[in-house]
Amino acid sequence: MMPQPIRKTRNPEQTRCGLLSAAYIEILESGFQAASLERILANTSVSKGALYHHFSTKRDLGLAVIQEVIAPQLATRWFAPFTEHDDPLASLQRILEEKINTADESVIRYGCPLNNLIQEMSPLDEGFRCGLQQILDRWVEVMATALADGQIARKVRADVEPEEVALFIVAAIEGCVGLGKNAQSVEAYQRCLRQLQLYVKSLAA
Amino acid sequence: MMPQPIRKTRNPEQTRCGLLSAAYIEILESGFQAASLERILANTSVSKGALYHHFSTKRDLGLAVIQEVIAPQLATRWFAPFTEHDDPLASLQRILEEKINTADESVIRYGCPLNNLIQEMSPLDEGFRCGLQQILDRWVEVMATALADGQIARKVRADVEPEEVALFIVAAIEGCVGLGKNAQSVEAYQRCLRQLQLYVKSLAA
DNA sequence: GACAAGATACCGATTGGTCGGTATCTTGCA
DNA sequence: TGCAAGATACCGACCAATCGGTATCTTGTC
Repeated sequence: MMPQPIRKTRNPEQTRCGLLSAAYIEILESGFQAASLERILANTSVSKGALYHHFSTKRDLGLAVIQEVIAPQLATRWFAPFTEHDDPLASLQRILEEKINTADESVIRYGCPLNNLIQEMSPLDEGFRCGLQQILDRWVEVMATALADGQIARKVRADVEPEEVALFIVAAIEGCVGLGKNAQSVEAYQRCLRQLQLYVKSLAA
Repeated sequence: MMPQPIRKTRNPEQTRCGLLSAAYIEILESGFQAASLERILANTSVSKGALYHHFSTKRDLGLAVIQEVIAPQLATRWFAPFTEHDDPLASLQRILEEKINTADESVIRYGCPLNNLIQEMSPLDEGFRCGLQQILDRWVEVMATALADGQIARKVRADVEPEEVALFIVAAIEGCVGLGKNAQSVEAYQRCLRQLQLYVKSLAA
């Protein structure tokens, strides 16, 4: 019946990791500025002293979330699939198809964590902007090199400018997610991505 | 030496209007949640009492900004040009060209006020979401009917689905603005819109 | 015993919002 | 036309709550 505060054993790694994921969720739900440290602490049963032992400021915590949670997440969900095959358009179609089919309620509700932070924080904090830009740059680069390789393999139209098209596709993806989020509609999200699929198809040689 | 409170004449309309535009700027710079009423008041030299006479809550002020500032602004800058000519693709190309040429520093710095509020507020407040969705719906509708008319005039490909394509184009526009904003780069913004122009071009019959 | 990890009480600053009061403007009535 | 009465506009001190952050302390670990 006791509230069981007996946390004899320590696990700094786990404490830090728990803070990161709780902060990620809090930021996803409320944005960074409105994210409450108190709520994060309440959700992790971690004390404020512990938090400020691992992170020197709220800003540091936010930057760590970008580097250690958001970046890896996007890497596995969007970048990795590109290196699997030699046909970049087929890879992209497959990725988009998967996004359409597994349209998560979380994506519709909270949108893309990357885009959320971009719109909120990039004009306010250069550190945030750079951290986010790194992710965008990698994303565009992966896609651009895949497109260029596809051109060599004669699977992508020769007049396509890989870098430019990759940039546009990333923009379109973020746009689709954003619209689906405001419409709170899985269908709108899917319809939007379907048009992107048609665009990608038109890039084929 | 008195603080000079001589406000002999009244002008409620102007007071309200001043609050709206100051709030618009504050929201554009800081987001809605982080927008400070104190700063808005300081920038307008309006008292807190006056503010709460015209708007019952901060939320009300935000909703009024959406309806009375953001909506008209987007209407004149994006919707109106469509009704001018009978070739929707030419109209769209012209609008995009103008956006590319007049790429404002403000757009690069703060992005699209509509998209900003969507990403921040739509999961948090149903009133905000609906107000923003109204604008999106009108935008898509105007573009979709223009595309449909263009099909009748044999200027737009017959296999184009007006509603779907219009949705996608709006998504792409918001995406381009968002990416340019995070890159803090006019060029990235322009390059992104150029690819959108190529896409629009591909819709021609 | 030295130091990392965690706990807790506390701080000043800022937040959105309230409230009693005042000044100006409009309106109805004589 | 004159004037009282009530509505509208505005003022600014004040409020409780919450914010991020700090200082001091105890406890677990090597």
